[in-house]
Amino acid sequence: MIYISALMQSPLFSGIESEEELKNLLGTVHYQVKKYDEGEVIAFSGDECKSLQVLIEGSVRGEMMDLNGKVLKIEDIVPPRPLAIAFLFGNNNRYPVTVTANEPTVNLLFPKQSVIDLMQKNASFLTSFMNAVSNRAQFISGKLKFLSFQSLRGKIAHFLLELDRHEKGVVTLTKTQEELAELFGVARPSLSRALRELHNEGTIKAEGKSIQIIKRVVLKEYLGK
Amino acid sequence: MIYISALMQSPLFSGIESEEELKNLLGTVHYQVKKYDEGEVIAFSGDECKSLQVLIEGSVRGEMMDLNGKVLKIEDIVPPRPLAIAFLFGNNNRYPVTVTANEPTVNLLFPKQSVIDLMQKNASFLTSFMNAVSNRAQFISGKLKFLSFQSLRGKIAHFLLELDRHEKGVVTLTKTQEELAELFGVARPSLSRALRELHNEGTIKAEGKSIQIIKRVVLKEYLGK
DNA sequence: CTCCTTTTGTAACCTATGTTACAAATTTCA
DNA sequence: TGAAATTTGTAACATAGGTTACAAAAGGAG
Repeated sequence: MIYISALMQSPLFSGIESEEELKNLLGTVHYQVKKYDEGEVIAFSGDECKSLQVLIEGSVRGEMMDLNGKVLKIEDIVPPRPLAIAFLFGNNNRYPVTVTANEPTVNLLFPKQSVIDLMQKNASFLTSFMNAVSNRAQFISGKLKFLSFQSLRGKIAHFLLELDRHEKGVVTLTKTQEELAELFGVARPSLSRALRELHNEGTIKAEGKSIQIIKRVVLKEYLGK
Repeated sequence: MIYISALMQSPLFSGIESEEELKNLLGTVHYQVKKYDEGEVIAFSGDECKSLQVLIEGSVRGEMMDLNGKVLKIEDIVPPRPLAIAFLFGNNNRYPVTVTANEPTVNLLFPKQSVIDLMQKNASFLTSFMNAVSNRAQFISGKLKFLSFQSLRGKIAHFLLELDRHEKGVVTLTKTQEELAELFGVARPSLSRALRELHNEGTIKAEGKSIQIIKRVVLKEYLGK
């Protein structure tokens, strides 16, 4: 039961006091362990969402794609997060994104009925679940705001300032430009160009993966633009 | 108790069998009636969401706005829908949109604790609530897809085909171009131009508020573009 | 019916971002 | 360490959509 300790870390089970209690609770419902290889698709966008999957090991990504194959990366998901938790209930319970394993991945799969059972048996799981669903709505809502308002410079500013919350002045990118561009929903050369321009204007100092924020004020002005 | 019959229509209370039962249930929790004038702001984007508001009468709109005042209309809300139901719980429970009354509006306000009480006292309310929150997440997710993928033509195609689900071939717009443009997140003249172009190309026949779909196939090709 | 307001059509011009293509730099890994 | 693969920089050009401005048309109120 290697996954018990992983589950204990999950906000979904945060109200559970001990591993013992969790084991007992899980003992009362059906669930199974699923493994995926790197690159394997866990769910296609549009698939019906019949069970709750909780990531235990590995990592996955969620991407929206349109009919022409253009991709918008929504997020990376790492343990012990649940997948598509806001799409298990409701009237259109289909995956909004295609979920793909970034690496060998293990997750626990709870059929919808098991989730209902868990909610009925354990009030704290219920509230955790409600919070988790709400959090997802809030995340998506933020994403919507981010994507629909900001110019590319705005997105870059948002991203950099977020990464540099503690105002150290230097951030190190962990993603490639290609990945960032996908996250921003723009073409890669456009991102590259925008970074170059910001650099040339002296707002940032971009050297490879390391970006120094020179004029924070200017950057802040781009927020919401 | 004029609002009882309104509440009975709400999916939130769909599990309640009779008005009698609903009255009894409501009798056990705190709530209040609130009235708003036309144009009055019910909640500003960013305000903390401390209670569940259920629209009883009138209508409101939810709009996101950025720092420069650019507005993206998210939706109109009419009775008996709840407001911001996905933002009552979770870690960032703030209104994602500014909610404004379109006309004189009445709603019921249930403090968060009352909602919790209702959920505990009535299992069907609980599941309805969970479904409602999930539905909101799904709505926002759809909005995200719509806004982040489609070109203006794609949005128009999506919109027209949606309005003409039954393939009558002719749809009548109930919104002004200004409103539509806001919904699509584009400038009004851009929308006007795009409609004109589609008209000139013979894909649609636009005459004032009436739009006839001439080449459905062509329109469908724009979906997802 | 007529004046006023709102909505729509349209044009000229601007700008941000996309597209394509290729070379330079960097990373990976055999 | 060296070859192959990936990532980045950059340029030329294309295009969708934004901005501004104004006139025509439509809708309402008196």
